[in-house]
Amino acid sequence: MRYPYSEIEKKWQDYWEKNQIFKTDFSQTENKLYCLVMFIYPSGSNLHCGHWYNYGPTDSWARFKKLKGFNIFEPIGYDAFGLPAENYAIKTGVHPYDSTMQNIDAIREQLKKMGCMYDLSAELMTCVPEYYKWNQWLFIQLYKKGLAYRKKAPVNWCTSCRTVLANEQVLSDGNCERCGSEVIQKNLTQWFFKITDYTEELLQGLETINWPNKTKSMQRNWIGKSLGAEITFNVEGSDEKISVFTTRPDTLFGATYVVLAPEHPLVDKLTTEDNKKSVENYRDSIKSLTEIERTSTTKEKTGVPIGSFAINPANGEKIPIWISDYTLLTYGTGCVMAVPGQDERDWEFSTKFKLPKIRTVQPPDDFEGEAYLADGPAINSDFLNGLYVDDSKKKIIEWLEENGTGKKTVKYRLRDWLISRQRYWGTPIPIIYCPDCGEVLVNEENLPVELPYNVKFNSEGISPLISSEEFVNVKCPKCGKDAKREVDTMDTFVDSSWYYLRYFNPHLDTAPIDKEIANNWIPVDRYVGGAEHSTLHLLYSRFIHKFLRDIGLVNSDEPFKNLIHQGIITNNGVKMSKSKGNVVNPDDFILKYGSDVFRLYLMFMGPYEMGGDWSDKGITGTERFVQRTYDLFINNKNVLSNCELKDNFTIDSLNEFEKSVYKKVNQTIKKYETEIDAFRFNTAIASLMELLNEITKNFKNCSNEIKVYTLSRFSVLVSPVAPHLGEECWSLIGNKKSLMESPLWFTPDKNALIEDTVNIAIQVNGKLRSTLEVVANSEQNEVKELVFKDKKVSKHTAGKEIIKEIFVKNRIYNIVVK
RNA sequence: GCGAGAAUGGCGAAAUUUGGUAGACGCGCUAGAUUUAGGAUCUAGUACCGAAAGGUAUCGGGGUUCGAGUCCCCGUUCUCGCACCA
Repeated sequence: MRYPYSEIEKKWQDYWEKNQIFKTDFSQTENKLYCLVMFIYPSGSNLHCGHWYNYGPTDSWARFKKLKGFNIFEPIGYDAFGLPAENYAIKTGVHPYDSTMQNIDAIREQLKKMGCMYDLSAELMTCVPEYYKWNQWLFIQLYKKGLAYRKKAPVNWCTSCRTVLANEQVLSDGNCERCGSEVIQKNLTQWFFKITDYTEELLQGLETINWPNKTKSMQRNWIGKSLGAEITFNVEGSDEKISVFTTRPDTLFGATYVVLAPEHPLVDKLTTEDNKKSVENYRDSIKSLTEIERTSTTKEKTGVPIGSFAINPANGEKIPIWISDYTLLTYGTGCVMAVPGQDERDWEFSTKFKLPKIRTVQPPDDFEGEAYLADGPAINSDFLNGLYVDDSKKKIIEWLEENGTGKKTVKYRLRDWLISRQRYWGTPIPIIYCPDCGEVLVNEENLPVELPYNVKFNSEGISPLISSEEFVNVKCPKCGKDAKREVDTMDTFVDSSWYYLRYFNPHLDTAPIDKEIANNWIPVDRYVGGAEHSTLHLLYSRFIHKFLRDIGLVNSDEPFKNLIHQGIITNNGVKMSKSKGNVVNPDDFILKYGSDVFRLYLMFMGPYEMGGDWSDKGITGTERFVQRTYDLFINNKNVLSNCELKDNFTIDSLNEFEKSVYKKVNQTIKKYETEIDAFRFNTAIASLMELLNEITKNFKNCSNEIKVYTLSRFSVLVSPVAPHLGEECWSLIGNKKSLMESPLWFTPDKNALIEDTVNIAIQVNGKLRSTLEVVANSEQNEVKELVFKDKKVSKHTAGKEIIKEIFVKNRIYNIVVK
């Protein structure tokens, strides 16, 4: 009989839902396990393979843990604000609220068909006042601590999304992380969250969490800590001082010029009359350049002198001051001391403009390069001469500090998080501008500041909220005069930076978080999601979590204890995307094979963290597995009614077929546990297939008792990776209660794991010549005779001198001959 | 350019933790059985060369070892991340 998957899957989904089996009881905390997947952006293309690949296997892991006795919390929600819905509105006229809600309804139905253990009472969506009210509350708390502020700054502006972006949202090619369009620099007044107050803790905290090394190193890289010194250069004939940051203070004697960022405020003050024109021209020439062009390593260096001179504090030498776009205003002090002898960029620049080069580190004799970056003894450096780089650094810093011309400094690459967006579909920023009082916070009791429904959508780069008079016009909370609301909305990464805390009670209206539950259930025990969020969501969440800790809302330092990234499923080597039209729709497969088969196949494809190229070629493999499993249980329907389920058997009491099955079952349990626990689903499923093959071969010669023993265990093993099938099999053999309702796990019988015979390899000179079956743990002298009796062996040893014999118990017997 | 990871049959992949019979499991393929028929099911086979004995095989080249897919050195290709960060 063909496995009626649609009927059976529906049956169990309804059963689980009706009996609220996946509703978590938060009061039981000693065996709690919070298993979280990154919530869904509800786009019009609904659930795709990537979602399935993220959610299915993770749920299988959680089900395994549930069977093992953990109290699981597995929620799902909707990251419902965002640009795509608004762009869709501009294009089609459908309001973002309407399209989003429609998408959510469709996705909710799809999710049901996956058969995950989601606690539906915990569902949340970020686009409703009930949720975003607390974004505003969070903003107010940050503001009160001085961690939310407004400033005018050069910001990234996406020419297509018509809004500003955080640094993290700009790709390394200078394009928009979201749409791939060009990003340009604009000087605008924007809202920032002061993530930089937590820089050092964000860096140190990485040591305490179990995340992929790569992700941690990406965050380290993004934070970009560098140790060095700040050195002050006097300017000839001026009271102004130039401060430079360098990681190589030891090369100070080799500094032959200083370069300021073209936008640096000192440029106006220090440019001499003669050079005003060329400086202006230079500044104009780089204005039109995009950030990509400016920071491209392949671009030839440009720059002009500004006419004045700095004094090298180490040796009193007069050195020229230049401006060049390779110096960035936003990093360090916006000035560099140029040491051509030890820096490739400076070497290139000084060669082009014929500026002097002085080596201050002695390169080895065979060194043929230009700038020498490696270690060596100092030269041309007065009191540093002879010292190697590390010692030299220490000594010059001491000297600088004694002379008051510099100090040891730490710099970070991390910038504050720009959170304002000139768009509609996000959380309104709870700020009111009053002509008299200036920038005023909305009172907490007046939250939420609700998004008005009726606005004019535009692609002009102005927040649509400005078109809603009832929204914009407001009385000042301080003085009562006419005032205007902030019309920008928050970056949606604010929404996702704390959603995992809201799941415990998404409808709570007195606080953002149910503290009592959260304190027992946080951190998240396992977080699974895409690696593309390494420096965005995952960094922001860590920051917000630490802030919430500091204001007493959570009692832990890190939100996500364990993190795993699922791999990417590509189609013909390219990432699936709607725009490329190469998206594989899971619904077709669910219809054709059922959700269990599809889930199994995704897991069986290969290592979870590797992903891979999509092909449905092998899906018949998992389809057959499901069918054969079903047939097996149909053929043994109600075996439980004939005999009891026994704990264990004495191996000697079994016939050879039973023995073989009995051993295989127990070996499989052991193997399977290890594999699932480590997210190695492919090998876990392979072990189940091996077990099924064993059963198929030997079951007809087994007693009912052994059958019951085996089938009970087999259905429990199947249940995490094919949840509907598992329940069905469990019930087919005669169990009354659902597996998920009363979870259980079988521990393997240790005696069954011991092999009584083993095959050992016999090698001559390291080459395999024969194999030999011997009693397990046989000693060399017990095996030796048999080995030398073997004709295949004697053929290769005949007439040769035996030099050595190597014996490794239960593994090999290697004879070395000459 | 810098950093990290990877490379195994016709294909997806095991074995890498601990150096010890390479290719588990699955797809595909071949042959046979069964069926009115099947893209259904079952049985057997399937790394390559060879009739066999045997030989050759884990990206290429060296090395350590009785023994290397696994450890070390050099190189190639691919993927990912960073990229004038001073």
